[in-house]
Parts: sequence; structure tokens; C-alpha cells
Amino acid sequence: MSKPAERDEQAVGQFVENAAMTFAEWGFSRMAARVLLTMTTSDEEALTAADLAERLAVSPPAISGAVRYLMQLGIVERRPVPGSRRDSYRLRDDAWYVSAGTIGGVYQTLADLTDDGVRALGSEPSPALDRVRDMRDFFRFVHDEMDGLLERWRQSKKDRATRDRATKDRTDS
Amino acid sequence: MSKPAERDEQAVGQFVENAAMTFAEWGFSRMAARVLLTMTTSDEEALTAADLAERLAVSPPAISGAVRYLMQLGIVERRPVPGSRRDSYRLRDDAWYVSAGTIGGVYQTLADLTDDGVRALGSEPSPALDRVRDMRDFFRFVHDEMDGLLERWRQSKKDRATRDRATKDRTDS
DNA sequence: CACAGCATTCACAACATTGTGAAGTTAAGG
DNA sequence: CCTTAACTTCACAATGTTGTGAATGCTGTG
Repeated sequence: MSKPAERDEQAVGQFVENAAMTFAEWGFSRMAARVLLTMTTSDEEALTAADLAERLAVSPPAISGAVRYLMQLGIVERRPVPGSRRDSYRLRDDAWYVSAGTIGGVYQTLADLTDDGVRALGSEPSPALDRVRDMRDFFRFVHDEMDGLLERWRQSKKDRATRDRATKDRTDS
Repeated sequence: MSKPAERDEQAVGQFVENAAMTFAEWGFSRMAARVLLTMTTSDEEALTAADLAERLAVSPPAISGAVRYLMQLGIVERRPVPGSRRDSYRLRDDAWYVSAGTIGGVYQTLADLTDDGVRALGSEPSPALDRVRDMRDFFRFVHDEMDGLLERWRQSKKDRATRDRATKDRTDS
């Protein structure tokens, strides 16, 4: 058995920044993305605002805004630290599942919005009406598919967990 | 039978701007979104850059950048106008299908990026490793699901078209 | 082959975004 | 009840983004 590779702190930092920037390009708040990735890559169960501020070398207000954003998306939970005035922040176990659901809600918004467009175009047949109806239907379709997709993801994750546990059990024996 | 509702130009304009802004919030280039929606809601098969510039009250360079963006995503096609030096731009029929595929590619990028994170964390078991692996698997999963989802959309659209044609045929008879 | 008509590129200016420092607010502990 | 430690709000400054006008390049046509 080869010796296990160790955590490469510099590479982890690069990954955090790279992934955060890719998220940001997608409309995700930049600082929130950096906070999210920092939390994802740290072994601590929960981090305080001060921890995050230090690791990212930014000021507390920046953290304040970022965690509010993340909490609104349901990705992060706030917990008071017993015996201290600090709050700590913890990633929800099902963070990706939840955030995907939230993001999926955008398709509903888009579908509703597009329905306004359908109405604005009148009932007379026209190429524009065809296109906008198609657009609306597409958004509705994707929204409807989202539920099934997330359910399959959860199932797939559960299967993997079961398999891994079985492997571990064999190893233990 | 009630008289058919007519196209409400003002409402259409509002829809264009609303939808464009929603797209923009999602990382879509603002002007590109306005161009896309304008094309979607116009009855003409194709529009020239000048048409677009006039309808949106912006300068030609803005259109230039926007259509390049849209062409890169495979949403729009450029066609020379016969008998003129102008180019015209046309929405692809399968615009939503194609663009969704392109956007789906982001999940591949994210999965690859996250795989770097997995490597950076080393092979020693740790909470961080679990989380980042989970993240990578999620992106992979969504990417893999995308194909099936788009196939189902295409099928659903085809079914609808068939049904509509049947309805029309009955009406015609 | 020169000109006319578009599209594009470039530098810039207006605008929006985002993180900082300082002041304000809340709550725990002496 | 006052002090202190944390989080938050606010105004501002730095920065990045985005569309404009002027200049440039390209292409078809007479």
C-alpha cells in the first residue's frame, strides 16, 4: 500500500479561488462563493465569522453579507457558540440538494414571466407566439423535471453510501 | 367565438425587458439577453443588426458584442442578406435545446474543477474530502442527467406538435 | 480598382458592484 | 448597570463592467 497523499494547502487554496470564480461567473455572489468553498474544504464542522475573515483575508462585514446570502439559499446554518458571543456557521449536509432546489425555482419564475409574454402577444397565431410559447413550455418542463432529478440524486447518493459502508465492513473484518 | 386578442406592443416590450433582466441576473450578458428576447418576440424570421439597434435604441457596437455572444452559445445564426452587405441574424429552431446543452457543459467544467479539489485534499479520509467528493459527484450526476432531460424535452415537444397538427386537421375538415 | 456601406475595434466615460473603515447595535458578564 | 465583544449598518472609495463615439477594417459592387 502506498502512503496516503497529504492535504496540499496551496492547491486547496487555488481550488477554492478557481471554483469560487466559476460560481461567480454564474451569477453567484463572489464573496459568498469564496466562503462556501472555504467551508466545504475545511475539516472543522463549523467555522466562526472570524475564522472565515482570517482565512480569506477580508473584513468582517464582507463575511456578514456572504453568510446572509448563503443562509437565504439554505446552504448554511447559523449556530451560536456556547460560552461565547460568536456565531458559528455550518454547511448543511444536503447543501447541494437544497441549493439545486432553490436554483430550480428560477425556472418557475422564468415560466411565469414568459407566460406574461404569451399573453402580451395575443391569441392570433404568429411566429413570435410560437416561439414564446415554446420558451415557456421549456421552462415548465425543466422545472417539472427538477423534482425527479433531485430524487434520483438522493437515491444515487444513498446507494453509494451503502456500498461504501459495505466495503468498509469487509475491510474491518 | 370571441375575437382574438391582439399583440400588445407595450406589454411585449415590458416582457422583453423583464425577462432579459432575469436572465442577466443569472450571469447572461445583459445586452445579449435583450437581443435574444427581441428576436424571440418578433414575427420576422430574421433581423439585421440595424433592426436590433433601432428597436433596442442602442449603438451598433453593442449589438455586435451581443450577437457574438449568442452565436457562441449556438442560439443565433448569422446569414448574409442577399443583395445587401448587411448580415441578418436568425434564431435557431432548437435554440433552447442547444443553449441548454451548452449551459449543461458548465457542469462538466465544474466537475473537472472539483476533481482538482479532491486531489488537493489528499487520500486521507477527512470531512473536507467527503464534502468535495460529494460536490464533484453531484456535478457529474447533473451533467449525466442533462442528456436524458433534453431528449425527453425534444420528445415532449414532438408529441405536442403532433397533437396540435391533429387538432388542426380536425378543424380543417 | 476605387468607392460605399457595414461591421468591428479601441479608448473612454458613465455606471454599477463590492469590499473597507467607522460608527452603531445588541447581548453577555462582571 | 456598565463594560466589552461580537455582529451589523452606513457612507465611501476602489474596482470592474458596459455601452458610446470615433476611427478602422472588410467586402461586395459599379
